[in-house]
Formats: sequence, C-alpha cells, structure tokens
Amino acid sequence: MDAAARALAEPTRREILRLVRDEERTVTDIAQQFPVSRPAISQHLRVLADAELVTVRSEGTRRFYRARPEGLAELTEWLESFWTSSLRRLAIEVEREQWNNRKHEKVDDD
Amino acid sequence: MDAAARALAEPTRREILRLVRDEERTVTDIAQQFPVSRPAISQHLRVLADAELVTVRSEGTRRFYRARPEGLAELTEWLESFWTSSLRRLAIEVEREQWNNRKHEKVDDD
DNA sequence: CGCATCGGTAACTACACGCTAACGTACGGA
DNA sequence: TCCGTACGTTAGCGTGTAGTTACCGATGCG
Repeated sequence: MDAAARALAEPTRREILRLVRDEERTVTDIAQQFPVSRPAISQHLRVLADAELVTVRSEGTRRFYRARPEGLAELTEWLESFWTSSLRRLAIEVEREQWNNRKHEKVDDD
Repeated sequence: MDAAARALAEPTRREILRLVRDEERTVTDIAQQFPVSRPAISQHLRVLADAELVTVRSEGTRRFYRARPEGLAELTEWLESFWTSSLRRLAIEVEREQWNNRKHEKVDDD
C-alpha cells in the first residue's frame, strides 16, 4: 500500500493510470499525451508496475500497459475507514450536543 | 486533491491522520508516538493542514489537531471511479469470452 | 542482411523532501 | 516579573525523485 500511495502522489502517474484505465496502451502512445520525454514515462510506468497498479503485455517490440484496479484495494479500504469513522464521530457529537442542550435547559430552569 | 495525495504518500503522515481520526490531540502528544522530533511532526501537521486533511483548535499554548475526513473526498471519488470502471471492463470481458466460446463451439462443429 | 522502430536502462542534473538543531513567540503559574 | 511549557519557523544537511540525453538490445520489414 505504501508503494501505491507513493505512486499516486505524482500527477503524471495518476493521469497515466487514467489513460490505461479502460484500454491498454503502448508506451509511445502514452508518452505522446504528455509534455515529457518517453524515458520519463517509462520510469513512471516502472513505478506503477512495482506498485502493482498496472500490468504489461508484450507483443513484438511493443508493450501494452493496462491499469490494475485491484492494486488500489488496500488504499481504498484505508480511505473508507475514515468515512465510517467520520460517521461514528458525527453520531457521538450529535449525542453530546443533545446532552449539552439538556444542560442548557437545566440552566435556563435555574 | 493533489495536495491530499502528496500528503498521504508519507507513512508518518498517514499514521498521524489515523491518530487524530477519532479524537483531537496536541502536537507533543502526537510527537511522542513517533521516533522523530516534535518540529518534524509540526511540519507534517502543516502539510496535512495545507491539504485540508486536519483542523486545528487553539487552547492556551496548546493546539489540538483533528482529522477532517471531508478532505479526502476528491481522492476517494477518484479511486472509486476505478472500481466502477473495473466492473464495467469485467463485464465486457465476460461478454467477449462468451463470444469466443461460441466461436469455439462453431469450430468444433466443423 | 541492413535499417528503422519500440522500449528499457544508465549517467547526470536540478530540485523537492524529511529531519535536526537552534531560535523566537505566546501563554500560564509561582 | 521570571521561568517553564507548548508550538511554530528557519537554516542547513543528506537523500530521494523527476527530468534530460545518450545508449543499448530486440523485433519487424524491405
């Protein structure tokens, strides 16, 4: 997961991932979509592959890359745990607020 | 979102975020949970605050930090778009496989 | 075979990043 | 008022990372 998180920290890599999300693409094809050189894209693809966020398929001299969404599983779970936690916390706050309201009523009563 | 993604790339920052997920904590309190110095934690907290992943509440000399899950919204949506995309792709592949199976049956018939 | 194309790797540069040490500031208690 | 505590900020240092150019092997085609 650490590798996945670090890989996604780079805007270029996120964009690459989006490009190969629904269809496989070659390196040159991908590189043409960016203002940086092809070797730079190659290095980004290596990072993504090491993080298991993409898969490769060789065909002759060409290499087709494709996103591998399962690689994002851990990270997604981690993020979702925050949402559920947020809901739990919200419930607690509502409870406390109700408690405070009751106290205020008491004060008003005094 | 770029800021959030970069902030989460750091293991220490992810851990900090988990620490202040359900309850607010002071800087010294947080720093004691890590092998690094307090200023280092201060810097991490600054990054998290800039990414709007935490909020601060001052009380005297102490500053209480707390996670702000809404800051992860964009990133979560981005990740989830991959899951739905993955499902769509899977559906397409199943379809194609069924098509191939039908072709095989034809060949067998020949 | 000769040559172009595709893509990975190496060496190097520039910059971002994380950490520490040192300092400054603000609040609180004696 | 003096001192301790709680934090933030800065300078400096070492390391990591993204980019480039140059070069390499492998494949496809005449």
